[in-house]
Amino acid sequence: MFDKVLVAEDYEIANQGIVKVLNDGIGIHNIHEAQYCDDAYLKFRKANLDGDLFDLLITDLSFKENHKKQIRTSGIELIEDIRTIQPDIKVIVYSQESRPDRINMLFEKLAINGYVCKGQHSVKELIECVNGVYQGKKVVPPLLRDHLDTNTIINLDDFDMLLLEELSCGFTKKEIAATLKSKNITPNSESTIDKRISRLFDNFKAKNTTHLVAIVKDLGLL
Amino acid sequence: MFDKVLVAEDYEIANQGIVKVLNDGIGIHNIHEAQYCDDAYLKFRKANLDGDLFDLLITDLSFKENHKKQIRTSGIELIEDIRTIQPDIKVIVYSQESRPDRINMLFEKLAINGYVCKGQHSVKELIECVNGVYQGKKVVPPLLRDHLDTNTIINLDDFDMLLLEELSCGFTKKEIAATLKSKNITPNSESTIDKRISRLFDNFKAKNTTHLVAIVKDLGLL
DNA sequence: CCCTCCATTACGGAAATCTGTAAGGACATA
DNA sequence: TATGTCCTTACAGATTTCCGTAATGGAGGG
Repeated sequence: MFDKVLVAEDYEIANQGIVKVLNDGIGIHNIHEAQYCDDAYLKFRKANLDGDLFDLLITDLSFKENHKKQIRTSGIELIEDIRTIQPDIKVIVYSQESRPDRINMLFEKLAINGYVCKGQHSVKELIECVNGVYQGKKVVPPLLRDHLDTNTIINLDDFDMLLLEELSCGFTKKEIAATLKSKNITPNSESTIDKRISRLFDNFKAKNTTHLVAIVKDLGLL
Repeated sequence: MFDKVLVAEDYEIANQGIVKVLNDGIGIHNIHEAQYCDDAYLKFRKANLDGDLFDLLITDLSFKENHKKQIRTSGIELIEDIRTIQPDIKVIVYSQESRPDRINMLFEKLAINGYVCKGQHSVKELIECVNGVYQGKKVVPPLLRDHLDTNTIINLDDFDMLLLEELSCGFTKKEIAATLKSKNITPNSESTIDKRISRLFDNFKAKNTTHLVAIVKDLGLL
């Protein structure tokens, strides 16, 4: 089994929970903790210099801003940076993210080894994931496995998310178009925005904008 | 120090984290866990019947829905029900909720003994809270201490909540008016509904209906 | 090269939203 | 009783939403 593990997670209680699971559930005791990305990176580099390498990184994706200015603010940057100093490091991401396309991206772009959704039953999932990754497997979360064949995945791209974000802030389509134009983001015509939102209505079976935002909020996508 | 503690929190990892903090940070070892409100309630009743009472309940507020139908779905109901069988039980709420008025409500209506905000530094807060509550203190989170004087509490009645509910389901004001009339709920004119919603705009500083629902969803009121 | 598909864009009209003004009634208070 | 406040209701006008149709243009397949 893995010997030396780093847990990067800004919420202390969750951090402690992961440590406890690794301890009690898997029998890993050489566990180091980091609450900030930069901290995690420094710990990795030090271990590298000392020749006492980590075997596994378990990291969150989002880290709250800190009083001290951090260079890295997301787990993605952390993983990229750590890979430059230790390319073969095994990585498990433990995060709230539930958008299939985004999780997929982690596997494809960052070649992470496992993903565990923060959720009610993450203990079992986490244990299975660590074991699987140790055996060299790629451990995809159940959420993603279910949706692999049934392509009912509502694939929201960044533009859709941007629109939803703006709508939930109470901006009108006219205002959104203006914002997009000022930021040089395309497409940015009112009619395209209109069409896109209509498509989201279809996707989520929403009756109107308000309904759409309510649904998306409930799904935790926003 | 407290001897027997129940931790009610649906997210396993967070649950484990709390247990570890109580263990390592405070030295409490007789800790029981529950992932669902009903489960917590049953454990309390059993302890009560056995005469081996709990000294402290640490509970979350929101619990995700379960495949099994749960009677209680929120920590608030749990606390109310547990108080009926053990009125003097000490209660600490550990939750994401950050709205001062809602937290205040917990202290006033439910007479909870302590509140800890889920956050980056909850370990220290949790330890201090448990210690404070043990000494008979009422432990208010730092967040609330700041806002004690500025009492900008928004008071929503059932009618407001009903409107928000309907809006978030995508019904138009015309439809809502029709529904209210068919259910003999007054007031039910379109104009009053309109006015009420406008008042909610003011209360929540919302720009339009969509914005309003987004805000209210974020606040966890819906 | 042509054809199809799809995204972007424009436009128009019916419906809904948002924001005023205003009138009538309930209720408390001086 | 008179007065002020608040809630309910009505109405009207400007704006926005929602949902069609339609023109344009790029990507990809035959």
